[in-house]
Amino acid sequence: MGAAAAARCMNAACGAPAPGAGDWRKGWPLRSGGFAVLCDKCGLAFEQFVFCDIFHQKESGWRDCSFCGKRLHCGCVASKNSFDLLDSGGVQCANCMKNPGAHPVSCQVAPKLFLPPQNNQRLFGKSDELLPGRPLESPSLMIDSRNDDIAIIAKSNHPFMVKNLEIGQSSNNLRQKEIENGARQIKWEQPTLSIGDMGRMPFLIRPQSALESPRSQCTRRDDNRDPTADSTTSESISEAGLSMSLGIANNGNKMEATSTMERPMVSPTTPFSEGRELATTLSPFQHAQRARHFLTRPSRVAEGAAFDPMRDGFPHLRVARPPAEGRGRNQLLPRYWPRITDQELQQISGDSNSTIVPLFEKVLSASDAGRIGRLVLPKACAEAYFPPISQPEGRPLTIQDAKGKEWHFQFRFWPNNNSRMYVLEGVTPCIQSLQLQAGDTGDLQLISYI
DNA sequence: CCCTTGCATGGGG
DNA sequence: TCCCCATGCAAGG
Repeated sequence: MGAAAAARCMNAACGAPAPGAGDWRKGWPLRSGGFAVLCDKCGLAFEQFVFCDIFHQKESGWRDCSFCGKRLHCGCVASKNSFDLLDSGGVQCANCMKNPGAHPVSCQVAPKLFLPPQNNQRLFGKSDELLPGRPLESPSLMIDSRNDDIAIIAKSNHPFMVKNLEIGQSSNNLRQKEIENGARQIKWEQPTLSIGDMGRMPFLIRPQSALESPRSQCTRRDDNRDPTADSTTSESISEAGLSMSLGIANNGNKMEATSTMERPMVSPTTPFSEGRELATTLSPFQHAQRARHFLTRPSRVAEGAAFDPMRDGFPHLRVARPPAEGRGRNQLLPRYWPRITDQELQQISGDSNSTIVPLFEKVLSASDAGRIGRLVLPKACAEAYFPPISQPEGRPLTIQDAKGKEWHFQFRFWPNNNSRMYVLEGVTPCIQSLQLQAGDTGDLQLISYI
């Protein structure tokens, strides 16, 4: 959309009616081409590099220019071109960019890379404090799988939840490292579900029976019943460990699911020790894709995908992520794309060596959060990330919190018009415990650990 | 009656 | 037009 087509000043903090013809001012470049149209006041502020000083004072992402010390906002589209990221770390304001003779201010940037671990923890804690719009105001329940386990872990705004990240190494870097080590196979194990206490509401999940085997055609439309595949077959191991979580984000109540890929991962050429190789359902290419999605972020054109928060260096922004590759062929609708922020991922990953890969989110419907205790799972998500089930009865999951309290879910489906409708039954205790309500901005996410 | 369970329906993407 | 899925609803306990 060209700038002149805007109905209102595109400064979200202003929103004044569209300037008259010839009165608008050119703002930041739009991804779609053209430029943002701003009212005279906002446009002038933008031109004079004081836009963020006026409108984003309370936003996160403020840093100091490494050369002149000027305070720079580095967390919005308006400021995107007003600074530069330095190879050595830190940022450089526009003025200093024009003045190559400027010398960096000492003690501004690099030291952060060499903080001792405890300071690094504080750094992450600090980053939360600097992000008033992002804190997790309520705990969330996550199912997390690591070391053959599936666990639900709680996340909250615990300020020092992110621990043990290598110094100067972001979770992105961890992902990069893992992916550089080669694609990994993801498999369903007989998981021990556990929940780590990372906040006020810790949870764990533990399936009670052997996982059912994956089927190469798990999305077959006439597949409501498949007597050839049941939990007693030898195919019991070969799916992605996954987890799911219930929780509340800053933008409302939230239900999330995560899966984690253990580290180190199995070599893609290593056959599974038992059962059919996962390649029948999830090719090594898909595994690679699964991981690669996290790094390269294929171009997004869907809703809310303004830019890549990681690529652009704004890990705190809540932007829909293309989900990791599931085993099904169903394309996940953008509405289910996870919007968890990288910082939240860091919080969730906690002190583990795992990297969490968000898979999907779901807004809770009235019936999801109602008293019936059934939560409808998006079919594509269920078939891509949940353990395959061949019988409508599905399989049970036991959820347990860090204090030993267990919750029981039943993952099952209903035959529906030659298709399936996947549900989680028995979610009421979790819903109530997390105070989730109908109409909340609830999300359901699956997150994989790499 | 109330609750649970399983399926049907239909709006909407 | 297809089909997903939010919700309705009837049967059974």
